[in-house]
Amino acid sequence: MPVFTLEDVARKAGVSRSTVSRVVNKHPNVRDDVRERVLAVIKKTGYHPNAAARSLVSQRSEVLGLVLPRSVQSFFADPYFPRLTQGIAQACNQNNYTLALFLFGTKEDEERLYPRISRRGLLDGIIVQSAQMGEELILRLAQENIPLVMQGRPAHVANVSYVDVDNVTAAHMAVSHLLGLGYQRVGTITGPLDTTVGLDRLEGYRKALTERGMEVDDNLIVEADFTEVSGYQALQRLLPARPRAVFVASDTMALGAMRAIREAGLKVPNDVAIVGFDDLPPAIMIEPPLTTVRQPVHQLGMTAVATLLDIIENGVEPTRRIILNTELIVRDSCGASQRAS
Amino acid sequence: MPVFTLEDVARKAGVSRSTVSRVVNKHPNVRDDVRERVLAVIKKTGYHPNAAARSLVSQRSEVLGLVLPRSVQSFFADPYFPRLTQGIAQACNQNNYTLALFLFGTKEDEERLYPRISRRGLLDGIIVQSAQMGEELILRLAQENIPLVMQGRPAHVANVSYVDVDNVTAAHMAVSHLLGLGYQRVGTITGPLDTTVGLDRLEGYRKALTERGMEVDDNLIVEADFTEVSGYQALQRLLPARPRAVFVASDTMALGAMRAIREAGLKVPNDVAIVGFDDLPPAIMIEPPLTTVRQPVHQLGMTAVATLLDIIENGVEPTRRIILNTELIVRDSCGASQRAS
DNA sequence: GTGAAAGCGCTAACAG
DNA sequence: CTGTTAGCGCTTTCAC
Repeated sequence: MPVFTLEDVARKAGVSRSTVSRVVNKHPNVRDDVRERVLAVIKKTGYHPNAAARSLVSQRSEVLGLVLPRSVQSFFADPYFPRLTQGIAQACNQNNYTLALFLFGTKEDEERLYPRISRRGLLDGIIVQSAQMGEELILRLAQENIPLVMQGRPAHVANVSYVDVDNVTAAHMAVSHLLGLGYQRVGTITGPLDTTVGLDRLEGYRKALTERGMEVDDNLIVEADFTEVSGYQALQRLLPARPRAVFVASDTMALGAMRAIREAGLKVPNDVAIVGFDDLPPAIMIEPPLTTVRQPVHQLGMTAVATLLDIIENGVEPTRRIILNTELIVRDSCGASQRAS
Repeated sequence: MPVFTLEDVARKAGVSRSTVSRVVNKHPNVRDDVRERVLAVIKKTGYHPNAAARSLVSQRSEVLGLVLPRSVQSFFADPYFPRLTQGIAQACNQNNYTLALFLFGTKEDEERLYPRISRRGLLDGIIVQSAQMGEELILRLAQENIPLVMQGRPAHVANVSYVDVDNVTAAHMAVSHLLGLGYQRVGTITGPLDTTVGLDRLEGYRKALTERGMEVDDNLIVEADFTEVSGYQALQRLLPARPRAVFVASDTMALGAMRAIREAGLKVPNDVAIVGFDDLPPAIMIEPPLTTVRQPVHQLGMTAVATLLDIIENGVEPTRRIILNTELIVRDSCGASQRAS
C-alpha cells in the first residue's frame, strides 16, 4: 500500500491542501459537502498525517518522555515503577500524547540518551524520576528550558516542579502506629540514604521516636536499596539488635525482611512486627498480609502528566509542588488485630 | 537559552548549513580545521539537531513502538512485562533508538492510539505483544506495510515475523519432570485459552501425559488468566480433584496457587508439588523456592528489537520466526530433592 | 572540500 | 469558505 500525503488526498478530492488540512484538524470553516468528499478520500486511501512534518511546523510532537535513571534493574523487580509507568501511560492516552520511555542502566546510557532527550522536536516535555543519579541530569535539562516535572522531590535542585507524597509524615504515621501498639524496640530498614525518599522516611521514623521522648538507637537503623534482597540482608543485620517491630521503607524490601524473619525461625508479627510502604499487590499476597502505607502511585503518575501538560501550556512559572496524600492500611503484619483482642 | 538551528551554527562558524550538517553527521569530507571550528560553535551554543526536521527529510524517526494490548492491569502485576520492556529498552539504547510505549487498557484506548501508531513519521517499526486482543490490530498494521515484529507467536495471522519460545516443548518438559518424579495425579493451571501461549502450554501438558499412556482428566485442568488472584482461585477449584502435583503456566499464578495451598492447610511440595513458568525474581523469593521453566524474557526483548531492526533494514521478507530456548530450573517446590534422598 | 538549492509533508497566515 | 504562499529545520544531490 503506497503512502499518501496531504497533496495526494487534495488532488483526489479536487481541493487544495489547506482544505484537507482543515478537515483533518477539524477546523469549522469547511463546507459540509466538501468535508464529506475529503473524508471519503481519506478513508479510501487510509491517509494518516505524517507526524514528523506536523511536528516540524507546529513545534509540537505530542510526545512526552519518562526518564527512569539507573533503574533498569529495579524497573522490573519492584512493582512501583511499572505501576507509575502505567499511570503515566494512561494519562498520556487520555490526553492524546505518546509516551517515550528512557531507562538508564548505566552512566554510559545516560550520556548516550541525553542528546535524544534534550533534542528539540522529539519531546514536548519530560518526567524524570527523582534519584541520586538524576540530579545533574535535571540541572542540564532545566537549563535547556524544556518543560520538566520530577517524580519525587529532588534533593539539591530548586525551582523544579515536582509531584510527590509527604514521606516524612507518612513514615511518621507508620512508626507512630507501631509505637502506639506498645512496641518498645522499633527499628527501620531505610531506602538509599542518598535519595530524598530514603532520607525523608528515615526522618519520619526519627521524629516519631523523639516526639515520644524515645531515643534513636543507630543499631536499629539499617540502610538498604529498595530491592527485595537488600531487605532480606538488612533484616539479618538488624536481628542482633533484637527489634520487636520494624518499619520497612518499601513493600518489596518488606518481602525480603519477612523472608529473613521466616528463615530465622521467627514469626510475623508475634516475634517481629512489620510495617511496609507502598501498598502494591504483593502486600496482600504475602502471609501475613502486610500493614503498609498506601501511596497513590497510579495517581502520582497521572498527576505528573497533568502537571507537565500544564507547564507546557502555561509556562514553567510558578514552580509546581504537588503533594498527594498517603494512608496507613492496617492488616496483620503489625500485630494490631492480636493486640486489640 | 535560545534554541539554535543549523543555520545559526553555520553563520557563527562562517560556513554553510551543509558543512555543519556534515560535521554533525560525521561525514568524512570536511577539512579538519573547519570541523574543529564548527564543533566549537556547536558546543558553545549547545546545539542539538531538531528531531522532527531530521525525520521529515530522512524518513526515519529512530523511534520504535512497543504495543502491549489490554495489559494495563497485568503490566505491573506480573514482572514479565516490565522485564520484557527492560530488554527492549536496553536494546533500543544500544542501537540509538528511542522507545515509545503504548499500553492499551480498553478497546477505546486501542481505537484512540491506533492512528498514532500507524501514522508515518513517528515510528520506524513496532513490536506488538501477542494477545487475543492484538490480532486484529496486527492485521491492520501489517496492511499498512509498517515494519512489525510480534512478541509471541500470533494465533491466526500468518506471514508475520515473531520472537517466542517453544511453549509446547517447555510445558512438556515441566510436566514430564513431575511425572518422572512418580506423581500420578498431575493437574495444570493454564493461561487464557484464547491465547497461543495458554493453548501451547496446555498442549505440552497433554502431550506429556498421553505420551506415557496416561489419561487426560479434564477435572485436573483449570483455566486462569496469568494473574496471582486467578492462580489462587484456580487452585481452589482444582483441589476437589485431589491433584498431587500441578503445573502452573506462570510463576505469578504459581504464587497465587501456593497461597491457596497454604490457606488450605497443605504443604508444598509434600501435599501438592508445584512447577511454574518464567523464572522471574518471585520464584526464589517464595517459600519453598519454585521449580520453574526459565524463559529468557530479557533476551526475548533484545531479540525482538534486533529482528525489527533487521526488518527495517532489509525488508519484511522473509518472515522471521525466532524461537529461543527454555530450561527447567529445579528447586524445592516440585519435591525432587526430597524424593531423591 | 564546500556551498547553493531543492524539497521532505505539513500548518497557518493572508488573500480572495 | 477556499486556495495560494511561505516557511518549519534538516539532508542531500549537484556544481564548483
